[in-house]
Amino acid sequence: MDAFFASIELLRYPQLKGLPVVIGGGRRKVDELLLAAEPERATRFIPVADFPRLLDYVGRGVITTATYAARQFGVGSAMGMMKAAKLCPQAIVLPVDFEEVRKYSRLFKSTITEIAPVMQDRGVDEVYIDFTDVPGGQREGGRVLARLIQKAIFEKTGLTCSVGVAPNKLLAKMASEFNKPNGISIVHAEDLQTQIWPLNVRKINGIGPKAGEKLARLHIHTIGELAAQDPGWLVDNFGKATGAWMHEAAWGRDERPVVTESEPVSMSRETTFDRDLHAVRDKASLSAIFTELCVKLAEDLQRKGYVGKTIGIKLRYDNFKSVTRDQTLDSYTADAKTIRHTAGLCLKRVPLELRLRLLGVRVGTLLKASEAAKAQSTESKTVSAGVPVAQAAIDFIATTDQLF
DNA sequence: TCTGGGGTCCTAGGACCC
DNA sequence: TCTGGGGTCCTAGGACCC
Repeated sequence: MDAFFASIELLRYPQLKGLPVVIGGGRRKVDELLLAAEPERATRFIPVADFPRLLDYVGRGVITTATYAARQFGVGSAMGMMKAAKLCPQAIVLPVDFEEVRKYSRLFKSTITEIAPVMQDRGVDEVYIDFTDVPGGQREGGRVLARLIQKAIFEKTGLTCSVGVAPNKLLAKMASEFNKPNGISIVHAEDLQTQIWPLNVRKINGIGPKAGEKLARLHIHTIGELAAQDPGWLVDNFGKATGAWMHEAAWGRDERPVVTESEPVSMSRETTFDRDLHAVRDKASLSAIFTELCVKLAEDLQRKGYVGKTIGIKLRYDNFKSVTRDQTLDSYTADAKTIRHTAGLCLKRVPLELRLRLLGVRVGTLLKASEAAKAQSTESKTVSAGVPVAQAAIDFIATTDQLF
């Protein structure tokens, strides 16, 4: 399989590109941030010097993305606003416009599927593509097609994207990192030792902070060092599945297909409060937020046509420790009241002495609403046809009895 | 001055059934 | 009175990703 991994840069507004700009901060506290919600217009009227600075930012947000000029200062995605302000106080801060992001994300993906239909969604700004069967997909090892897609995306969105081409998804994703933000990198199986092995193990998609740290403690830093380990030893240290997978990954082996369609497993809504709340002292506001989350979640489910039967809550204490509780119902639901009631029962099973910073509600074990309706009617048929079912069971027992 | 929101997948123990 | 395996479902937590 030949895979393609493409990711786009969601930062628009070329006039800001050379400046240290960060985007993020769900809870804006600086008034000017609102003004800056339309930077294209704003830059025409407001001198760049007057843009809101990270320095003035107060709140609990994190950074969604940053220009390369800002990244020079060590500022990056998922970093707390306050930490970023320390590193680069002069950076301009802009709010996220989620609607706009989704719009560009859809455009990015539809542009790709028009050229190469076998595409796997990997979030707003990333996709895998299998172009084995795309006409001309093999020319120059995929470079021709990659250029074509890159050009089409730029024409439709004005956004640049980086592309990696390799024999599988694992390597394609790594390759896409080589030439950011607007490059094309091709990695062949033979390039494993020269291009992949010198990289840090953390570059493998799936080795995160914890596994990276543990590997470092075991004196394994590069992918090459990981590849040199005995698989059995890796299994002993990381468990059967992870150990074996690590070994395969280090050798650039990955058989996962590009999956074009998948059903969601769960949906959730959560929120971090502006200030930590106490279950007793802030009962009223907490309860209102709780209900609101359930209502929004029910709307999400209904809008997308899903029902679920495992209702759960998540909360995070002021010490950042999280707990979850869930309960599985007998039947599927997308009803706000049912969700609220069941989530309420879950909440009662959790210690509430510490103050809370986050509350979330989740519905899992999802089923398409249409399929649930079908299952429901078959189930009632089974129930109404209860006698024949019981009869069949008895008959079967009778037959097995005869075996002994 | 701490650390968003939306997901997926894995593990592990216990209940329950055969 | 002690004791198999195997399978599935439920629950809680945690790692990881975008």
